[in-house]
Amino acid sequence: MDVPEDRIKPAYDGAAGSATSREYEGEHMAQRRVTLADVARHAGLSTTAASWVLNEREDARLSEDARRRVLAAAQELGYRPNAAARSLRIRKTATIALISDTVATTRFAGGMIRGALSVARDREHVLLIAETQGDPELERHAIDAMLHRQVDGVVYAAMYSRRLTVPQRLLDTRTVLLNATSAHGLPAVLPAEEDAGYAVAAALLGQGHRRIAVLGRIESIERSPRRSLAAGLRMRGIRRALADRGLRLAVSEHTRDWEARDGHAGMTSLLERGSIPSAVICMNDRLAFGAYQAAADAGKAIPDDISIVSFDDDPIAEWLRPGLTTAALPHEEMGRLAVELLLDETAEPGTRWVPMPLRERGSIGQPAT
Amino acid sequence: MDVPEDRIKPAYDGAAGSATSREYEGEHMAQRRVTLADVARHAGLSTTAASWVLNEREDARLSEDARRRVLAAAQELGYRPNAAARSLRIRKTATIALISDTVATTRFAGGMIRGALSVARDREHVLLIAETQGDPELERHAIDAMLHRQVDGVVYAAMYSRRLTVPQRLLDTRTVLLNATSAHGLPAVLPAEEDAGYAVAAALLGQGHRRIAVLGRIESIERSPRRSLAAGLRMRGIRRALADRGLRLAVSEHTRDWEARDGHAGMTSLLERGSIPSAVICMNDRLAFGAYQAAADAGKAIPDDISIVSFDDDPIAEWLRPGLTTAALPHEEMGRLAVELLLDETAEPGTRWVPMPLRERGSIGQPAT
DNA sequence: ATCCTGTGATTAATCCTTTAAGCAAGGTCG
DNA sequence: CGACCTTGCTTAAAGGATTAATCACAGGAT
Repeated sequence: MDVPEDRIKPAYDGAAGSATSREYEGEHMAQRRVTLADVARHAGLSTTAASWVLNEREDARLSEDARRRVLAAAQELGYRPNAAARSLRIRKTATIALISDTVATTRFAGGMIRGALSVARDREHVLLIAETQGDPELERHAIDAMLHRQVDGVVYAAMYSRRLTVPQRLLDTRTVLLNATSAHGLPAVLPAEEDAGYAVAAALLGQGHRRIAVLGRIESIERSPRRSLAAGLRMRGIRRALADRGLRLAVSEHTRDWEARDGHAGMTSLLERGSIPSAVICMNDRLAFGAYQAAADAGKAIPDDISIVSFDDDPIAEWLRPGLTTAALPHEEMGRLAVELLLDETAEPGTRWVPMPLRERGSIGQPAT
Repeated sequence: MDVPEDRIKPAYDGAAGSATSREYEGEHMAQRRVTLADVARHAGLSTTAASWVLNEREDARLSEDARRRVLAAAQELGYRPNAAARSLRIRKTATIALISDTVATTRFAGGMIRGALSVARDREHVLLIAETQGDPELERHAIDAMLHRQVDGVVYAAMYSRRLTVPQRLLDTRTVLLNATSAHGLPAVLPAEEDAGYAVAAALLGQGHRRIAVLGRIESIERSPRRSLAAGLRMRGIRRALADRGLRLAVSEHTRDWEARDGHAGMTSLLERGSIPSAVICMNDRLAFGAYQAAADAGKAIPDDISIVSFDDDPIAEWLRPGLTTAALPHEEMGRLAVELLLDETAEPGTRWVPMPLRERGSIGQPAT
């Protein structure tokens, strides 16, 4: 391992690798890592004493002087505990696993990871990640790898919220579901989709809209919770908001899929109908994006001719002109909460619904008369 | 830190949690994990023998019968090695750290992680991740946490490619830079931005374009490699392609930042000039997105009135109409390569440039006459 | 009968921490 | 004065794997 000659010892760095102050012990060996025993020897105490000091055990009775000597020695030698030895002994690793189906294909994954990471960091834990890509074989492999390493807990995450079956082996470990539910009675974290549906519709109603359309893959909605929990819940919230005012959906425009092109097709067909709704609720931002395009093609102005609202808060929502008003998936908060639940031994089973804030931008206006 | 010949993946790894067949040993204690000693006892052999069998050591001379007994015992008891104990002894953890500045804010991060994950998995390693958010304090913390855990290596990643200073402590560990370079002579992985610049310009030239504009934060380009390496390199490639045909850039439109709104402003100003270029190279997809909007506002059709090319291959590139032709950042491949380099003991320092494939969609046409 | 060699195993040391148990000296209490 | 507690430490035993060193035995050569 070659080291450049311009090595400068950073001030904050206790000593790591700086052999300057280290005593040579006989042979001139390749830098052995500093162990607790080294620290103890340096401080003129037993390893037990050193361990007590460094772990700040209050029940241990040690002189203030001894305490200082140990601390000084550790500092000087640049001691860092060997995590493997420690875990072996105490049977904890301060490591948690985040196993998800997909991390890369959705742009939201990052938010969950970041939230999880931040809590993990605050609680002195680290995060191991693995991806199953929905493949049972890979999943088995990932779970194996994690359990071998005796992680203290597992966050089992789905990138699209849905109901899933938790592998048996995870049930023996502390597990929290992220963006998913199951029948196993585990703590779970989900976005408050139904409330968001209600809020989105309410925002429209509040502006005076009465002819409201929904654009999405309706066929699957309220049917297959294993594919997407979100769609059904959003829909239910929307219906409830309308019902509270004695209204019903004016139109449900069914799309084949959830992509921009589907939104384009759907919106085009909506605009070709006899009476155009004054507002359209798109079931996600990609559809909304396509809807924007279709509106432009048809010479309709947003929000003057037609209002649009949506769900997710994809980065493009901000780029669109006008900005897209949308209920944000609170991914970061969800990731955070999942790890908190995992680390909280007393957390009870059951689902936590994380609010989806409505990001108000310019796509909702008053209905054209 | 030399370690004997690389261990080979144990083949016994099947058993899973089939505790069903586990024998109770005396007390009815809370299920103790099965250890190697248990397996050995079950097979009527020493732990040494069991270890040899399970690790498939060829130099060990064991009878075929003993081998089978160990394997059977491991299988039956559902043995899985204790990673902590193993790491403690062999001084390897089969764990690699991915430390990045940001994982969540860019939608590309996922690709890198996924690539890293996939080769880590193939090589029987797991991935620890940490995020510094550019904060030196958090960075120190993250590096500490990783080194405590004696990771076998660190992938130090930047989410926007640039030149950075590697913390001293990392230089004592095996480190590979991902999407970054440094002056430390470490192996590094970067996208082949200059080639991409060349390819993008060449694609335009090939269609007959001669009046070509560039849209981007030109001020920073070729100046501050710490902010963005990409911009300067892309620019150089573009210039070279033009020079090869004896041409120069028709216009350089400077934007204030890299966002969609900047692209919109820049494109608008471009279109207001006296002689409009026949093609515009946007320095990234967000700018291109804004440029699309501006073109639409100005009543210019893409690609009939004006062609647009770009860099990155953001998901929106596909959603736009027409699809945006753009040079893709090969994030997944980069992540993959970084881990490969990390795990390849013999990998030499120096930068690996990963090709950026040009995704041809519909935004390049022939120049209007 | 003795020495040597190859085979098929075992014993014991080691990796580094944590922690239960014990010990020596000095002070307190009855 | 002896029993007993505190204080401030130390010793030694885990914890579960890998591995250097050793051993018992059978068979062949001398």
